Amino acid sequence: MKLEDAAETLAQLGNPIRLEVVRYLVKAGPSGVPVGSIQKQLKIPASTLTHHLKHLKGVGLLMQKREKTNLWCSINFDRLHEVSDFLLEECCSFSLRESDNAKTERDAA
Amino acid sequence: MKLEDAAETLAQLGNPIRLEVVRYLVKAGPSGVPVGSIQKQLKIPASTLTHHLKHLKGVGLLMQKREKTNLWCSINFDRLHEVSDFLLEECCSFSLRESDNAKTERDAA
DNA sequence: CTATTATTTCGATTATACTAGAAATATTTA
DNA sequence: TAAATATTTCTAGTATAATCGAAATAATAG
Repeated sequence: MKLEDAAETLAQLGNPIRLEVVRYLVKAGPSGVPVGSIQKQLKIPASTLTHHLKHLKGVGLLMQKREKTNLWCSINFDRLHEVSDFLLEECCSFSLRESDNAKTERDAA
Repeated sequence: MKLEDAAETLAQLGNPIRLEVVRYLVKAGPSGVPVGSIQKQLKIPASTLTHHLKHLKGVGLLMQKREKTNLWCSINFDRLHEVSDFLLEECCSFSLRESDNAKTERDAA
């Protein structure tokens, strides 16, 4: 995952309403939930919700599927993993080199 | 970690310059790097960098320590873990319930 | 004390994001 | 076709964020 993509995805997760929606969708599982259910449960004005869903869809975190009048929303678990992996990789990439680099890096700077 | 805190931290990670700084600091390891080194290496104007460092510090991702004229910056690995854990917990909280909930959830909504 | 190096504050510009009501559109059901 | 339900678009006000040059401050070394 490219840094710019990771940043953009993290930025979209970095809004309390969207993060709440994501959490709700994760709990709902792969079958998803209609937009209206999210709206009622989390008490978000419809137009505000649509706005945020568009953001989540834009970074590939949200998948949507029509069924009658309802639009079912579900989380793209793979995408959510990708972004948390990006952060974890950053962390773990160091732990192997910690002991032998601490002094070298200080001297170099 | 509370949702609001996670959102705020994710928002701060969701800026390409800050995420680049974070990645750089992770690679630098616990000993850290002076502000000026970050500035030169990543070619970020000094005032812009200070601005972003303040943000990272504000959410506890950045630790700073003075040594002579240099201000050494290092990543708070624990904090970085906390936020990636927040995302992962959301994911994993589902995987245990996937098979038996898919249909139930659809019916309920 | 002066010069040097490192970092921050100030200030101003510009851009982007959040919010939500009202109206519009789409889809199904009667 | 009309009514009902679901979702989106439009619009506009308000707020917050990003950017960076120039000047100010801090810390040390000579």
